Amino acid sequence: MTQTPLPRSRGPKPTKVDPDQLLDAAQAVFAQEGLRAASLRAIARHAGCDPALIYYHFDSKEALFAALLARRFPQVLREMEQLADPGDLRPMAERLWAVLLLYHRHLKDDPGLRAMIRGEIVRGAEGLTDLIEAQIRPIALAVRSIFDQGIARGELRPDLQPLLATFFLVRMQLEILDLLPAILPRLAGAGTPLNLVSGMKAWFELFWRGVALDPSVPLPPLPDPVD
Amino acid sequence: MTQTPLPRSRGPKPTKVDPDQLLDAAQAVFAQEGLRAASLRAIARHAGCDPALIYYHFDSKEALFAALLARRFPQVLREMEQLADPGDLRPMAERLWAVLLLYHRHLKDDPGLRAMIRGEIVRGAEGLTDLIEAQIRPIALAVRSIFDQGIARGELRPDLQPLLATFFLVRMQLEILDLLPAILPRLAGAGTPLNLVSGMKAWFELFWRGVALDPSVPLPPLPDPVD
DNA sequence: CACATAATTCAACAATCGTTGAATTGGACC
DNA sequence: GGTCCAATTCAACGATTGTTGAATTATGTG
Repeated sequence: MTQTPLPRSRGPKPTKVDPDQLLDAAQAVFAQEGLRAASLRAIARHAGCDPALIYYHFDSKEALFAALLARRFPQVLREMEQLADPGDLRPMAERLWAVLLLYHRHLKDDPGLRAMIRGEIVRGAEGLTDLIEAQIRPIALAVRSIFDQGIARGELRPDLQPLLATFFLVRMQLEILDLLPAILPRLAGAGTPLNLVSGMKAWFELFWRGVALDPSVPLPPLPDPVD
Repeated sequence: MTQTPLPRSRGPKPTKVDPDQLLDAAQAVFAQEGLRAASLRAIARHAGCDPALIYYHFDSKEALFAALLARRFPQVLREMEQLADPGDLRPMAERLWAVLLLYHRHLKDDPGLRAMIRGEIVRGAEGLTDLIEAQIRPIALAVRSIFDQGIARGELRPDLQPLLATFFLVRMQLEILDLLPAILPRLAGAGTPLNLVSGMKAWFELFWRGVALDPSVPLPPLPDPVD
């Protein structure tokens, strides 16, 4: 019933399943089933407890999802704002590639989170949308400001629309995480060397040619995502 | 029970709700709710009949969805193969833009169809996946062959990976249809002129710079989608 | 030991879902 | 008018869902 469960200090019965473990289970089940299809019973089973316990720690299924967002996104925002620091004078290509690496690092193991965010945006409105927007909007604006800096520094095309560029860069990265490993092996032949990392690099090279003021300047080496 | 309902020739009781009307209703409800959330009762209500009638014309909810695919995709494939005709000697930019227009024309009013396809691919396996793959794969290969021709004719970068280029071009077009009108107004200020068509053009210009052998050649005028 | 209380379970509710078998309608043909 | 049969409805089944209130467990404190 209490949104933030009572502090466990001095409490009796030392909590067998704490809210964080419930969130882990929810994340795992949401990842496989999607928001709507994931049942609280499945989540509880995955956490090794009774479904009713979820209602002791969270108000509803929706609140459980909201808590899941709130656990992950603040750190993404913090790191993204660091990348968007105007004092960062590294070449634009390096910084934009870092954006993709950041998304990869935080979301690659979380298909459920990606699906829920996207799904709720598509469906639109419902209460969750506002919550998602509050988490996503500052992140998107941080990326946008990187493009603004790139235009001002003469590294990116001056006619670029920073918000659209943000949309393109980031959405495609999420599509790569979601679909590329699932769809490409079924379309390509057997021995094709198309994995996730090579897809990310191919995307970034294409994108960079599309936005750079002078695409003939060679890209810096793109470091692989660290597992 | 019969997948293709009996020929209505000489039949008694002149069919009040024929299968095509059911498909229309299904399409409308799927569009709003998504595959899993859309209920047969809602579809029946939308068609003005009893839920059980659906089972007279289709074997199951899954079969209803399959029929929905089968109604739309053959024509998309036919038109795409026409675009991919090696005898088509128009400039590559013109033909690739036509690919986007084709997607726009056939899928813009069908968010449910887009969501289902994408959702089933992400979730993977289940029977439906194979069916979707059978419909999508030939279309994707047709687009791919356009890229092959562009490379061979020296209009596109020779190091381009045609399958990845197909993935990027088409997936982003679908993302634009799905998300751009929903998300951009919430991120941008009020009076921003960011609509679907300008988003499509911005995407295509970026993409073209990314894939063209000589991006300095100006793009031909891009005709607006015809409503 | 007893008591208060946090953590957890149990059992059930009402709603909705996909699905099905039997019943009903109503026009076409004899 | 009677009969056949396609088209449609009715009523119900069993399963699953989110949710809740009461009961139970187990611990730290007096």
